[in-house]
Amino acid sequence: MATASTTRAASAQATRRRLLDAAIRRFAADGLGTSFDAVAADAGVTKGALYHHFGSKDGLVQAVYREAVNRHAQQVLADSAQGSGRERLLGLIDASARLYTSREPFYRLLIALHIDAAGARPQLLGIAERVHRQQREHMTSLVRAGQADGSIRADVDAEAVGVTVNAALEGFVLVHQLEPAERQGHLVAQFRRLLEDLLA
Amino acid sequence: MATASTTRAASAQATRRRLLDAAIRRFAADGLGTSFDAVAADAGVTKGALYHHFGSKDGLVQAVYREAVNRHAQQVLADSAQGSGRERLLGLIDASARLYTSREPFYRLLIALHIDAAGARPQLLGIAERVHRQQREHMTSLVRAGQADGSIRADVDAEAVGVTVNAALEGFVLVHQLEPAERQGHLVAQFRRLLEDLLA
Amino acid sequence: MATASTTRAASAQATRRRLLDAAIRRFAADGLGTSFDAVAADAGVTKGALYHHFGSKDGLVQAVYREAVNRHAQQVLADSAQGSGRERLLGLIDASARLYTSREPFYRLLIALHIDAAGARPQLLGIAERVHRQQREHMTSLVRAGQADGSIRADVDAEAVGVTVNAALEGFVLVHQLEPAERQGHLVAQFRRLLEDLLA
Amino acid sequence: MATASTTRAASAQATRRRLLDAAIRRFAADGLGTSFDAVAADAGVTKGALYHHFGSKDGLVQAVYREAVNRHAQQVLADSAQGSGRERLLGLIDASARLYTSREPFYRLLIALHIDAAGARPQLLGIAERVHRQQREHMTSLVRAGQADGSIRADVDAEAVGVTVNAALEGFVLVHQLEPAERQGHLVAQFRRLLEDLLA
DNA sequence: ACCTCCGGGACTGCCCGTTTCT
DNA sequence: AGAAACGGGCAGTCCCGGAGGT
Repeated sequence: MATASTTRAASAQATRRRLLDAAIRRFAADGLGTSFDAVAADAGVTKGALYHHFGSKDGLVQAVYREAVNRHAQQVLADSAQGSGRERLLGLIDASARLYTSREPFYRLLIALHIDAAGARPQLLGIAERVHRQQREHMTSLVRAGQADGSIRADVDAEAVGVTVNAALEGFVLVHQLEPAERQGHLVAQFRRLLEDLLA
Repeated sequence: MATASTTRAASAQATRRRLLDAAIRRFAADGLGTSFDAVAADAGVTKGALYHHFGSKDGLVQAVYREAVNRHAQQVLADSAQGSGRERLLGLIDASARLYTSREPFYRLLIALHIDAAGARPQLLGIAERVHRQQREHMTSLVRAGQADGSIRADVDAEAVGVTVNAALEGFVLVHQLEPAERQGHLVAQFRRLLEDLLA
Repeated sequence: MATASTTRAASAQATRRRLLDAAIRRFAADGLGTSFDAVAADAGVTKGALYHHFGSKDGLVQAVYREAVNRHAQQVLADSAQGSGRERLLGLIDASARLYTSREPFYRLLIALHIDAAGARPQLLGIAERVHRQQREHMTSLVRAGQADGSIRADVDAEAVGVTVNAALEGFVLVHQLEPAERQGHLVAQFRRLLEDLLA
Repeated sequence: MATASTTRAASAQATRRRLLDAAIRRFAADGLGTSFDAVAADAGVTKGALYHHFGSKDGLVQAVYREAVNRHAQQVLADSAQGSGRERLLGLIDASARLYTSREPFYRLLIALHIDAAGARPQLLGIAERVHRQQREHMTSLVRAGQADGSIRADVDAEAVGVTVNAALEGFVLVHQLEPAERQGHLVAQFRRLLEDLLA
């Protein structure tokens, strides 16, 4: 009855989630080229299930992308939840920098997805644009909040700052992959100081 | 004599170059996944020649990476050849930004190679590290030159500036792929202004 | 029901059998180097099916080896099914000699597999050892049966005889490939006479 | 002049010999499938030289076969050089058994070549037949010598014995590859005893 | 509705034996 | 004798669909 159909649906959702988790883990570890079979095997089901839930490889990649950006967003939003607008903006920057430069496989995957969205996988472009717009708007709103509560000076263009910070932030992501670990604090510190000068 | 013994070697080099050019073109257009055969066909030879010159797909990718960074380096070096240290530094920044944000396939390829070097293709790491070190050192030397000729103020840490600029620059590369074209001038302009404030 | 549940599995088994038969035929005709595609084409399916059932070329070769030895065993066992222990032993010898020296492609394949098991294909060693042990034990048991029913004299070591006969038998296999056909009867006859003297 | 051309020819012969040695070593180690390049590299020359000397892969295999049988013949002939005809015959048997069952790579190669001659490489058949005929005739001649000097009884058919012994001998070769080492002495001992009974 | 089994094609990188030019 | 290029072929494997089972 209701129970039966709920149970079934729940188990299906569980399978879907296991597949998604497995895909993220595998993609993060071995790159987006990882085979369907490997992902399915990791999740303990067969390729058929994958195909059933995501339709195609591309469908899976898109679902992974959505899931990954959500995961990241939850992380950084938690770190910019309180304080003045200025504090929340800087908190978000610090959190982003820390996570992206963590060199964790998950973040390598996220970066690769961003890149592919702009290159080899146009199907991801829609997602990418939405994500980046939301991120920019969130930053801009933080700047505005800071200007409203007086923690950020009023004569800067809030949107311009949002855009710039967002860009520079993602910028560091790329280079950090190629820099020795001890340099990284240095880099972000430089950037943060410039920014504080700008906002004060 | 010299001609005779040179001829074969020269023709071999010509073939190698044609293969490299074809690979860059194909990789830029269709991604690094492009097949051996396609590249060889574009160059007008067979897979055998490709295998002869580069040994493996990976060998080809490495050669392409080396060639691509060299090509890029020549481009930007030409744009920072004259003027004061400050002018040369800013010239180099402008040239880099212009090229990377050109959205030309060649630069999408170069970016993808940088990413892969930090992720799925560890064989490229050696090349990547060397390239980035040279770039940083070149920037630092420009800052020092500027300090020597008085065009850059003396109380900044030349190396820190080199590192930061280099990082931010490559940073913009990533985001620009995902931003509408009209935003891009804006972004770089913001960054350039910050930098000029810093150096003046 | 039973039919339904059997259908899929049965058709898969049928495919597997067709592939195995085709592989034996091809391998016998063209050597173990025969391509995957050729085997699959002979069986009327694609490489996908082959890969699905046997995993790899090596898996196929192993399956072929197992199947071939089973096929041979059934042949010779039928020829040593009745009579005194002595008659059954000699019957088995005659059958083996006749089959191996038949120069039929199937037996050339079987010999090649035996050889490869001892050389270039160590993966087959396990199968080979099991097969040879079973064969030896079967022979030994026939000798013992003969000693029990009085058709073989009691003062010989049953196991030693089993081993020797088995060895000599397989030995003839090799040489017969290189001898003109009219010699072959001669050779086995010599051996058989020696053996009868030994057992009487 | 003469010296010059002799030197040249000598160095060519040296190259040929190095290639042959390398081929035997490689073939023995890795099977007949070993590539031209590997052999050439082992000999310190390029494929061109190999092709120059042997014309084709097949030519190389044939040359290897000839060289290998010669090498083996020299070994066993040395061990049957003195004594009565009977002693020389048994010496030859012992030497053959010892060498073939040595499991040395060289003998695995020799066996594989014999097999291929009867199967996948008909080009070797001519060589194989010649070799086996010579071997048989040599054995037969030893039997006749034994009959002449009284060490072998006169009422056996010399040729039949030669053929049988030769066959059984090569027979053991095959099985020995698949038997545990401690069995092997047993097997040959059984055979040798039967033979001595026959000849006495 | 969810999932498994079986199979289909297509493709790719690798490598190999050979010829040609010098 | 070497260096370069050729062209063919093969194993592996990948993504995907459809028939069936539960």
